[in-house]
Amino acid sequence: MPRGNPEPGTPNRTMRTSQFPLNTLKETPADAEIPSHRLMLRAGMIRRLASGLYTWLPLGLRVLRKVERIVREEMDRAGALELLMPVVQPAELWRESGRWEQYGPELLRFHDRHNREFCLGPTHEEIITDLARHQLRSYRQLPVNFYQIQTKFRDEIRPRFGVMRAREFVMKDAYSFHLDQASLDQTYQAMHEAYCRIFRRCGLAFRAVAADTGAIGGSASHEFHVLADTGEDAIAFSTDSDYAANVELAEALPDRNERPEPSKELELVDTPDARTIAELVEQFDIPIEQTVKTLVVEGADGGLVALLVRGDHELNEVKAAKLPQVASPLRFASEEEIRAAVGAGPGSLGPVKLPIPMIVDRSVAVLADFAAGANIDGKHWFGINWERDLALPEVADLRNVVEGDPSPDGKGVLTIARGIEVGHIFQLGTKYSEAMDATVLDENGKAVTMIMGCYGIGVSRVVGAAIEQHHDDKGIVWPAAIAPFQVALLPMQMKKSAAVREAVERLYTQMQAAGIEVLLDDRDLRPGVMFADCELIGIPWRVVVGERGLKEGKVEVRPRTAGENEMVPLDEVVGYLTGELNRT
RNA sequence: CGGAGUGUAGCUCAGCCUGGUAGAGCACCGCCUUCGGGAGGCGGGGGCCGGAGGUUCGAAUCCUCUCACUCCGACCA
Repeated sequence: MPRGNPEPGTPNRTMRTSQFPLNTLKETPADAEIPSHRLMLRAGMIRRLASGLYTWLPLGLRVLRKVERIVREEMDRAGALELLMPVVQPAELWRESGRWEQYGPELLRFHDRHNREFCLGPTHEEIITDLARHQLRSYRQLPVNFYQIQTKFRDEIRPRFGVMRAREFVMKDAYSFHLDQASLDQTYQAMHEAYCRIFRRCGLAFRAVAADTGAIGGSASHEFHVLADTGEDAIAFSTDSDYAANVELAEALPDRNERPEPSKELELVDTPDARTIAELVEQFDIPIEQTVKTLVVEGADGGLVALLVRGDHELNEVKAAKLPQVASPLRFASEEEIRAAVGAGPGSLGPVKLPIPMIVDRSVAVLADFAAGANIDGKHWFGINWERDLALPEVADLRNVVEGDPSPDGKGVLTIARGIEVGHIFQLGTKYSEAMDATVLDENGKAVTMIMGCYGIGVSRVVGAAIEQHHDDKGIVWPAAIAPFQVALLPMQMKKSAAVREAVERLYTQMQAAGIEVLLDDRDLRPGVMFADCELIGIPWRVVVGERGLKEGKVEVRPRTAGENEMVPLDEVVGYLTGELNRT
């Protein structure tokens, strides 16, 4: 068994710092932006090799392996079967699914010595579907759920935040095969539950949210987000129900049902210095909620389409691109195109006499007496009212939800939080099985295309997300289940004191025997250095052995989360710790 | 790929403007001293100053090109 093997239950669960170098850094590496990246570098968990490529050092690997272990246990418990597929994948399978052409430069492609085309796997739908069509012949073999924990490569445009958005990363991906939708629903639900168990066991505060199905395609989809301020995604929650959705998807309702009656006259105003909503609001003292901005995008027919949202709202590009009138992917019109079609620049657009088709957001449809551009440079209309001044065009949900919006399920209002996406489950349907002709024979001997689900967890990202959520000014505060060690054993002046030496060695042996993962700091350094390192790397429990306490037959025990020591008699330490560790 | 910026010791950075042959702190090695919150002293190892070309008697420093990396935008576990 190699030294440093991090799998609990093996003989090498313990370690001495003299044999387990802690490459801690006092100073913060200049280019690390977020706490997890900084702390992983400072704690000596990872080292960057090139952009988006990291070596996991022994300390970091112990954490990664613990997360993997939890994932594996819960996948197994949920009835999934582990396998392992190659990282290198032949182009022909990707051509069969159509993704060789669809997938952008994120797919790293290359040739082998025979000039055959390959790619590094960013995901494994093609490979698993190919496997399934060869291995699965009968409906009797269904349903089945295969998973692997393996390295993925995605040639990200901009890798950042350390392991949170690396190009090479560890992912758990699972793929299930079914005869019918009911069976898929069942496995999907089982995976949903398994994911909740996994993230709960990892000690993370998380939420499962309804999500967009994105490029992978399919019907139902949920994302699992670890809640943290540095998260890249925005998630909307209801205050009064369990509604939760990615802001990309969350339905935006108007904040009232009725449009008020007009109370102002329509008025053409000179606004030479107002090219943006902010300037208009500032210069004319209009509430921003009473303004409308007009965004022009490419239409599905190649013409232009205007999308109108309230001045204080943001266009949701995912929603916009899904409209039948709008080209997908979404493309904003250039200033030249707008001038050619409207005769005014982008700062002076509005619904009145707009010569191109328009779609208005629900919140715009219930406005009265609002202000918008006049489609003449330097002029705005104030006091615009639908139906009185112009007909109400088509209404759609076009915007991002904001804090305080009514919840789409009618219960409560929305709050917005930041999240880190650590898991994503999809119902794929027959997208891949149909393209690649993956069928089984049903009970009538007829070939039926299998229905698929897929389920991913960013295992290496979970490590980063855990730190984002659990750190303080001294360093990492690991949730017990994924800490690299459970206990740090720190002798004070070990060289000088035979009593300390003796006591610490005895404790070390006892802890090993009790199955506690302990790191003995036998470097004979000054106490401050040991304390600082121990806090930086975030070990949940610290046991300090010094002359001071030994005089009374006691040692100091302190959890990483507390500032106070507990004095525990020498012969009770192991029992005390075992009790505490079993509680979590 | 567009925009901004940075490349000097393992890490954090100074030196560059105004060319004269390489520095500090931390880390590392040795000795001494110290020892309950990242001590102090003395000594030491470590850098083709990202690379190539040019200007010059002389280039980390000035010029050109190149490469790498970081940050800001669209993707995703």
